[in-house]
Amino acid sequence: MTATTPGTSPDSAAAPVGRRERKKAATRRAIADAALRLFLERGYDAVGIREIADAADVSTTTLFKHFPVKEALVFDEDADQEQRLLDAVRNRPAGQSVPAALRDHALSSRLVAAGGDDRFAAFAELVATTPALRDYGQKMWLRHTDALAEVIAEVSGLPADDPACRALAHFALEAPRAVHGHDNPREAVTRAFDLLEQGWEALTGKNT
Amino acid sequence: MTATTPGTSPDSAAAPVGRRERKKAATRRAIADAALRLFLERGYDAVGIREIADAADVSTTTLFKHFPVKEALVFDEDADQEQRLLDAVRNRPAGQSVPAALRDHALSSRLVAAGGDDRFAAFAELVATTPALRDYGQKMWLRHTDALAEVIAEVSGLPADDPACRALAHFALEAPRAVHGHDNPREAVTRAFDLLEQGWEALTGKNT
DNA sequence: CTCAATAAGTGCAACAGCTCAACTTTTTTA
DNA sequence: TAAAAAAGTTGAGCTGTTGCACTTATTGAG
Repeated sequence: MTATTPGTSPDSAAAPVGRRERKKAATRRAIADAALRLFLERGYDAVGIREIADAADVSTTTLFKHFPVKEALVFDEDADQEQRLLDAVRNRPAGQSVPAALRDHALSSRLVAAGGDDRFAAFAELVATTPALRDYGQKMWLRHTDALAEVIAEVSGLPADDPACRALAHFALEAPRAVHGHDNPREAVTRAFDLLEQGWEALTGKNT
Repeated sequence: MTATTPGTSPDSAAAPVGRRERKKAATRRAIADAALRLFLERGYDAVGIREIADAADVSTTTLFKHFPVKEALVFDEDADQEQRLLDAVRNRPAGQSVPAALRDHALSSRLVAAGGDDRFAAFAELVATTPALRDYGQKMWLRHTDALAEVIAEVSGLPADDPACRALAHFALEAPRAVHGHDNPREAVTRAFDLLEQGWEALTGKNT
């Protein structure tokens, strides 16, 4: 879940550094673009590393210097997805609970699809239909557990090492996966978050 | 988490079937035993498939006919761990909530360790210190999500396709992992389940 | 401006996990 | 007793991934 736009990525707030780093970034993008194109054309498992390297005109060694594993070619990491996640909790509307903020964030960022960006839809389907990619995506997503748990402790006033914070963080990040397979994913996710919200309210005494 | 005793497995309620299946089981155990011995001696990553096959005096092809992937050599599946899980929910003490039953089950079956079976301790450490094994174990454990969700729906009277059932099942199975790393795991797990219990109580209206 | 230090990239060989295609042996079924 | 099915074997081979030794290109310091 959550990766940069397929193809040419939006060069966000990239420091306009030396010529060296620019070349490096160019190579990186050449590889990622070639990979994504091939994956979309013929499927993830049907495309080999050597083939991608050839298409990008680099050696496999170089490829692995940019991407540690094959799956990473698809999840061309978005540097500030974690920041957005934490912001969603910190800057939530007044009176909204933490779980509710996390629910809204999940609903708006994932499987929103509606927008109709064609390339993005194809990308989402690729991930959804390839087990290796789903697993890897979820693993990457869970990397934010610690940071999220910390912010939750912050805004809720609980001690930073209260296991309840980590639990809520983990469960919230797992929520989409937990209800996977339901028709109407939005409703399912909402219901999963209801469980967390009610529990959290009881644990923290109804405040925030 | 949760696998048979290391080494010779307890041949539970094995149907005393034909000579063929006995030989098959013997081969299987020879492989699993050789693998576990080598893993404990030198570490999971330091032992290759070919080496295990040699030690058990079979070909690698044969090995993979018994165990689909390398990790499965360690998790020599316990057939009725799912049954015990479901029973813990179905036959819980009168007046106990579903999440509480799941908590008790988690606390008693996992990391109980205290008993002091030496071989089991070494086995547990092997799993705990090898990321590939931890991940695989969790994945296997999550396989019970569907069955558990069904039982939860049953005993709580909710519609079988209510996403809340799947959510509770998934979260409960993830709970140990969610609070991983805390000193005093029992307390941490308990707190994670508190969150679920309070939420569940609110969703189901305090009954069961 | 030159020169060494550093980082990016190359080519190739090799390993580890895993699969495939044929073929043999044993057991079961008919 | 013949034939079908299951288990095993061999051996080659594919794919992801790493290590090693080596070539450039960029850069920063003197």
